Amino acid sequence: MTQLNKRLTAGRKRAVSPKQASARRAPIDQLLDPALFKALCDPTRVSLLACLLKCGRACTVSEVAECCSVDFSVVSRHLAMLEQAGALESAKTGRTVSYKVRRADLTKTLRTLADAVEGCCMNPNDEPRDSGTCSSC
Amino acid sequence: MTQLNKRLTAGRKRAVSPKQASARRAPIDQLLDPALFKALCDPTRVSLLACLLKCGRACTVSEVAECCSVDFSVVSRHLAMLEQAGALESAKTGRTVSYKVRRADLTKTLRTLADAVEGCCMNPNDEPRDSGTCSSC
DNA sequence: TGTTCAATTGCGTCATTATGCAAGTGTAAG
DNA sequence: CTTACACTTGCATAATGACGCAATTGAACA
Repeated sequence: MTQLNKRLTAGRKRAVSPKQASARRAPIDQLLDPALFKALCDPTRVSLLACLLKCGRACTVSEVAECCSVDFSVVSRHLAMLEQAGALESAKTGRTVSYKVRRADLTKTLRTLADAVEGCCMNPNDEPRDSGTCSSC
Repeated sequence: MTQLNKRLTAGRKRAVSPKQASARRAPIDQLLDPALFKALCDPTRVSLLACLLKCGRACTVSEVAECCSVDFSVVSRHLAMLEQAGALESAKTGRTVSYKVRRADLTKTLRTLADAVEGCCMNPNDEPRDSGTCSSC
């Protein structure tokens, strides 16, 4: 360790335990909410999302159902679940329902999460932080 | 639609079907791999990841196990799964194993995915793209 | 060599979830 | 009003996954 680093870390409590760290509330706790990941962890749902992304427009349930081999009702449920998770939005016209990707929101969510992961309790010298003075969290 | 937009979209095949779109290979197909999401969709695993993030250093399995109420063996399995998914890395010294977050890689993965979601088959006028000329995919 | 400790792995159980079929809901058209 | 269509929902089944306990591995130490 360099003299500079020694000076920077002087006076800190060292080696905060994971137990202490997890008791601390941080933005990452909200952003790592499993709800979106739960929606994206199923291969069928992911393929439906990719289909809608690549199609680049709003599509009806019937159209999307042609993209994969599962039952129509399963597609309907998956799309509803993706909407619930905030990845899609729907619009009903007559008896048809169209889904499209909430592109901007999804992008923002991912970027915000990336920022939080990058910055959470980050220490340029890779040293443990105090339990109370973590400025980035 | 403005005259300019009419000119820009002239000669395009319109309204590509989701079936056609999903047949097209795009970067988003690789980036939306469910493996990472599968690792992040469980509340216990997410809390372990958040714990390691907030702790800001490498932690042993025993230390992390103190953060949550599940069995030690469960924590061991969860950490191994997070490592397999690319979110953590481990280092063995003697009989203890330390895990820490692969912060840079995780951040990059999320940002790359965000970029792909944002740009995939994006059309400023929200019109469908050709099936063969999607420059951003 | 035998003991202790950290961690992993095997296995049974319980809960969750994905799926398909069938029935139901709501809207448009004849 | 009746029919046809797009979609949703109820329900049973099968697959997946989380969990705890116990046994095992592997390393340090007396």
